Amino acid sequence: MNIGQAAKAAGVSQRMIRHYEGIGLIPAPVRTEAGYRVYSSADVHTLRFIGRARDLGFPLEDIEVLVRLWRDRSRASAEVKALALAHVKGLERKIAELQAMKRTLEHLAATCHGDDRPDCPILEGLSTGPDGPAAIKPANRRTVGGGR
Amino acid sequence: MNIGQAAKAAGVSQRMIRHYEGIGLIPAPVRTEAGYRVYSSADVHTLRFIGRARDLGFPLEDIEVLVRLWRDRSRASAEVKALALAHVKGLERKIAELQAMKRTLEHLAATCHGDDRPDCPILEGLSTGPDGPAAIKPANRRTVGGGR
DNA sequence: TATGGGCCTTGACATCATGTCAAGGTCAAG
DNA sequence: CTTGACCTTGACATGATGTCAAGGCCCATA
Repeated sequence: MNIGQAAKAAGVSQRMIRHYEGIGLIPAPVRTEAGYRVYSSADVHTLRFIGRARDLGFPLEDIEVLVRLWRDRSRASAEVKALALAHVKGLERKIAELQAMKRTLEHLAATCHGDDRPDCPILEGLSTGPDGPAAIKPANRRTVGGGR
Repeated sequence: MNIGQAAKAAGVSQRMIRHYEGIGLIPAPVRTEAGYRVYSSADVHTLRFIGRARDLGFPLEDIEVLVRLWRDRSRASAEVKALALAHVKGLERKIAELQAMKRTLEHLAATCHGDDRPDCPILEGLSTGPDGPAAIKPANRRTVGGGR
């Protein structure tokens, strides 16, 4: 199977398959004489595993461990569970941050009449405060901020 | 005021101040003969505004608009409110995605005994399913996934 | 057999906001 | 004048992914 078919079968883009190979998350596959990558259905299975783990928000770094444990038939399920629960904790932190932002913004917006008048509590809020402990401040703004 | 003091006063890193200047979010400040950037307290005020907007998760692209509206004393508050509410919608979407991940992961983890035995429903879940509509699939995995 | 379209290859650049490091210039206090 | 704290620019890294470009390969059809 060529990369295009493998990608379709696994629900992972060709770009990502090559990337996973590049970072050593999956082994380099056999090549045809012309240099085409050739995948087995076992490879596709692995790729699907990776895709699902991504859908649950695991970073590739964790996925490397998960794949290793998955292959290791003598693993302790405790290790997997710990990884999963740590990730849940991370998700909870992000959710809390986003909810704090949402709450603050809703409060500001609630008192903004939102018409033709220039009067705007939202801008005032951004301009004036909060300087005190208003929201859960991410250590690093980028951890959660931005995007739409 | 030099950049270091401005950064401290505004709660924004020097790196980011230079970046905001680079992308045109703030105007290039006056320089000393030696080329040092010189900031006024009004500049600091703007930077603090930007920092707070970032803390609420606005992307810089939106912040550019917000700053413009902030300066424009004849703005319509409706425009600000619309921007804020659109951002709230975005936050809600992300929160929902993260919660879906969390829920799925908790379900998987709940049935995993997490001891020395290799038996692991979490890995089985990743390996076997879900192929059906299990979670809110982000159009683009990167929109929300990963990270800790 | 020649040609075209669809597949593959690698490499590079973009995203988004931020950190960090390096090499070098400046300023102020001792 | 030296030292240390500050400033400058530029480059590279993060994480996962998209996209584009230039070029090679394969197969089917005219």
